[in-house]
Amino acid sequence: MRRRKSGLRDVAQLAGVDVSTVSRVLTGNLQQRVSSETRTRILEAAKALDYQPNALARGLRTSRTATLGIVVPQLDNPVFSSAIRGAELAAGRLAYSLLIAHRDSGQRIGGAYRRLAETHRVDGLLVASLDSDRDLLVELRGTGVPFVLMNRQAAGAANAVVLDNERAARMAVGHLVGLGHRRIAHLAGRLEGYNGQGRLAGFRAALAEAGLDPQSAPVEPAGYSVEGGAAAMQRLLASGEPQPTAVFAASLISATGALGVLHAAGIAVPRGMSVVALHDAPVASMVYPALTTVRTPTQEMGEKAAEMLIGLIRGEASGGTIVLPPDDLVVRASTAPPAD
Amino acid sequence: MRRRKSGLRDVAQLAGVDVSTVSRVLTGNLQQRVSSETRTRILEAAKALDYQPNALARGLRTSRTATLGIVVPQLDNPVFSSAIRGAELAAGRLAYSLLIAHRDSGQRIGGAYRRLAETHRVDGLLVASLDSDRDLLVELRGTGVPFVLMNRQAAGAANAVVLDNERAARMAVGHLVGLGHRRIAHLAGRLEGYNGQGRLAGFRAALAEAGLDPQSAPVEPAGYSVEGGAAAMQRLLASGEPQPTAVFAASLISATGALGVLHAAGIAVPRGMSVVALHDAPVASMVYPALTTVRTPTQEMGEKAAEMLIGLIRGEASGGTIVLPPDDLVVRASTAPPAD
DNA sequence: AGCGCTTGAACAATCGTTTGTCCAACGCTA
DNA sequence: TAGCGTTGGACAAACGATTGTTCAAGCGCT
Repeated sequence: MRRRKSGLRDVAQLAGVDVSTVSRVLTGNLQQRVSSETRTRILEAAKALDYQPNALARGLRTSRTATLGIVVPQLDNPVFSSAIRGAELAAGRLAYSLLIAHRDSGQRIGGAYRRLAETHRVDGLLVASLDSDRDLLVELRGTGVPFVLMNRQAAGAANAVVLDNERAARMAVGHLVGLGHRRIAHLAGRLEGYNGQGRLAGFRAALAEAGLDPQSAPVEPAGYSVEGGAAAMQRLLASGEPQPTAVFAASLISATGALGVLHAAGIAVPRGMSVVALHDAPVASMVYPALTTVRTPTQEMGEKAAEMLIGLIRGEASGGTIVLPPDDLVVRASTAPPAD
Repeated sequence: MRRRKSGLRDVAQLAGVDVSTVSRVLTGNLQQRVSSETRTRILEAAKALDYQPNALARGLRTSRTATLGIVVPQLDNPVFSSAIRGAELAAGRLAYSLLIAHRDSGQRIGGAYRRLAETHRVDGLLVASLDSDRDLLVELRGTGVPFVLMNRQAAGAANAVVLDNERAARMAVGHLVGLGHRRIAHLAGRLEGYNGQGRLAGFRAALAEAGLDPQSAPVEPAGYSVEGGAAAMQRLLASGEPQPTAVFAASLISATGALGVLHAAGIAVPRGMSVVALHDAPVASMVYPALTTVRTPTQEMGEKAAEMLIGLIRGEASGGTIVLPPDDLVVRASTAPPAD
């Protein structure tokens, strides 16, 4: 049952032709003409032997691996797992595979990328690292390997696929305003990062549109972790000012942390505090109360990034930056009109 | 800045030796002796040129790719993302990369595996698919590519790394019994699967140990999804019998679904119903109330599987089945003594 | 001095493809 | 019938590494 793997040579032998002819037929390279008679003979032989091309040999010859490298900061963050899934889908559609780069701790962050790129293991890189390492970009560029940033934008105008953070934030805050909230706080992301800044800007823009003072609205950086969200919510509650009636969290993860603090503080959601978060994922309906969120096309982000990268590799596309608008608002149980 | 990639030839030229000598020095293959003088000369040249071996060429010659393929049913399930992380870690330690196989929908499930294996893209496969496809195993074996099952056990005594489901289940149920519960229900997994069966067995064993009747205890299959957990909990509540005071969920995901139903039904947790789940993950403390869980070594599962696979590939290890005991019980807010 | 042995390194084949070049056979026209 | 353009396919050279084999130099020995 376990027959030896058959190569081009075996097919050629069975069909009674040269390997080069087999190669041309099988790769569909029709620069060179082949009589339809031998073509069918070759195709039959290939099928009979269940021929599978050796990716290594092909890659060596063509210096194309049909493989994309991807490095994500974390696997358990729904944003990234969704983006990976999208990249996987798009790559698969275009006959590419996905290689997950392990970040070799201890070495500098670029190590993993470099090894993949410079050992000819991948044709291009999907970069979703959170580390805003400027040197990484320089180094990446230095390798000459095409790459696309995912969910991250860098100064040097690299190729990237990102979310329209401002619009997403305005969608969320607009919902709160529409419910009648006037004192709205922001559990921000990382304010030195692209996403954090965009969401804060959207938050303020929405307030301004509603005739509220953007500058006096409380903003607490929460990062993108449960703990960060909890700590930020703590700080928010601790600050003496008249408490907000609603909070817009820059990420689903930090929102869940905030929810925990609200429970502990005996503040009912949404009665005592409305909560809306950016990004939707199954966990949004797992928490109590189920969170109202803005759905973002994270999977599409992965797809678009992979497609762009493959386009770049094939020399068909020109790159650039794609900004994806948010999908829609998913109203669940965590938002309601203010109590008073 | 972006210099041409240098190969063995360039190093040889710079060092003034033959490529074969360079190869021997750089791969540490000391069958053939090399004077320490030329050795250092070569090493310096390699460093100066920042030589990186071409993985394709090396793979073609040695028919080793230093790459492991991994197929998981879903990325967003914490069990799998954790296992992937573990596999990634272990693989990285041993200088292997991880290739994520996309399951090409439409083709039979084995398609992805086969392509990877038969095109010489990977040296071995980590199989974590939930699909209990018997044919897959046969086919996998047919390819002659070494593989290790993760979180899954199959009849043919394949190599596998699994959890000790029975012990884990007994740990969970023992906790409930210790709190004084007498009417305990089980939100089971897939009863036709390895994990579901083991957890059910552990559930019953724990009841028997406690002097309770295992056969009369309600068991509702819930699968491993939020919806499945919710539906099972519905059924449990709907069945007229004296309601249980506690429930043991076979998975964290289904437990969150159950929690939602309990909220909707106005049953307070843990006052009206204690809930304990198998598997721990961040989401356990995101839900309300935070779930008491049994921590399972899912990351270690990935590590062990990758290590075993690499051992198999290298011909050093002999495979077999590794059963990992649960870590410990994490008591949070979802369990308490029964109300009455 | 001649012989054999060890040592260190070059030579060359090979892995399985792809692809540029060459060549024989054929049919056509003059 | 000679000349010539097409056609269909074989030949052979890469790609960049690994590894078995060969070979020259140097040494000690008789």
